[in-house]
Amino acid sequence: MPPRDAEATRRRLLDAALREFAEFGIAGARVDRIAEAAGSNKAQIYHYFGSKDQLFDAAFETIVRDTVADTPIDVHDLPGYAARLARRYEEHPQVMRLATWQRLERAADAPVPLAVKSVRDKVDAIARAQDEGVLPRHYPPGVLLTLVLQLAAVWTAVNPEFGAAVDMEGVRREDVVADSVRRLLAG
Amino acid sequence: MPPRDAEATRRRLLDAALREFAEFGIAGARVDRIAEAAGSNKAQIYHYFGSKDQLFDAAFETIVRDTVADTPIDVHDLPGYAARLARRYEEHPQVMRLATWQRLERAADAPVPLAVKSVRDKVDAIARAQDEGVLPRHYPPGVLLTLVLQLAAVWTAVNPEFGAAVDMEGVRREDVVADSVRRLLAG
DNA sequence: AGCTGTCTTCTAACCGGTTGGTTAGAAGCT
DNA sequence: AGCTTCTAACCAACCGGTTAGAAGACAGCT
Repeated sequence: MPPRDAEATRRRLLDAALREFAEFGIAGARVDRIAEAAGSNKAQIYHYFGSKDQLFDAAFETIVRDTVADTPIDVHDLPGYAARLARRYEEHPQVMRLATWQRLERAADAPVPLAVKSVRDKVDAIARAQDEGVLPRHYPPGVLLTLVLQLAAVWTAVNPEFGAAVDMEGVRREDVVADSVRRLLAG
Repeated sequence: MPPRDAEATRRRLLDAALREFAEFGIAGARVDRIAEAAGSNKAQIYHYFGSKDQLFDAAFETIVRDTVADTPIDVHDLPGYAARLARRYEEHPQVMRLATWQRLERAADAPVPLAVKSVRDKVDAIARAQDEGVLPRHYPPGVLLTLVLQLAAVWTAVNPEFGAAVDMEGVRREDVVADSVRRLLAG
């Protein structure tokens, strides 16, 4: 275990950044806190990543890459795909939080190429499946994907007031997601 | 037009706060900017609202009140209700942005009573409609409401990368919302 | 009408702590 | 030695929040 390891330090910083940004967003994140959580130094962040914003970009890209790799689309089983995505969101709450912060705080910036490609691939796959009669045609491919992703994210978007108002114990969340996507495709 | 009008000043500050918080969130909002946009003074904010956080609370409560009043639920026509909500979100983008900031930055705090009541009323109405056979029973009332609200918000949640990847021109957004809710209730 | 005192509404200036970012140089490795 | 990796200390700008007092409104008095 080398105490001096540039790559390991970079990873630790990135990991701490991921947690910090997921919790507090870009404006709310504190660079010192990230450095401390990584057992490192603030200057290292600027050495490895350049700026707070670039550090966020790196963290976001990492999590997008991991999620895309872990949860590939399956056009023959969109309900199952949505359920798997929902499980990933539940097991890694940072994914959706980071994506949301990015949408809110970085809307003006140039879109992340990796994410654009991932969306394009999925839309193409859905379009092809529609051509082959595997998927229904009542929504254009982009719209269908949007709806499926939105349903997969349903449990990440419940406001705190909802939890205070309704008892959600005993709800099989993934099943609700899969079932609702099934209904979306039917008819 | 009285140049000295406490109530008018309060309203201007609240309105400016609404815009600022919707754009930048709580951590990103700047109190000076709000005061300047309202043509007022920073000290007035602390006089009328107490603190930055309390100012956010006031802005959030205002927008919840307006939205609840403007878009009542109609259990006999959930697709139409969802479509109306979607239109409201589209015409007033601050609504969903503020709600999202609140969820991300204020999850730990006590839920807003007004919002809790609004959710409870809607859940009760859905439960009653299910008892009367007006609505299907394949989801518990709270789950059904969650799904409907999530579908109504579908166009507020598209990440920037989506817009860059897919052409959404010509999509009748409200119709998609109404149609998807219809499918959710069918079967 | 004018004068005066009092209360409300408003503002400029200020404050201490914090923030993202920098620097100069120490310490380890080969 | 020479390069990479690391750190403590520093900095100017900024931020939420405060303060002391100015300026308008209004009532009562003359």
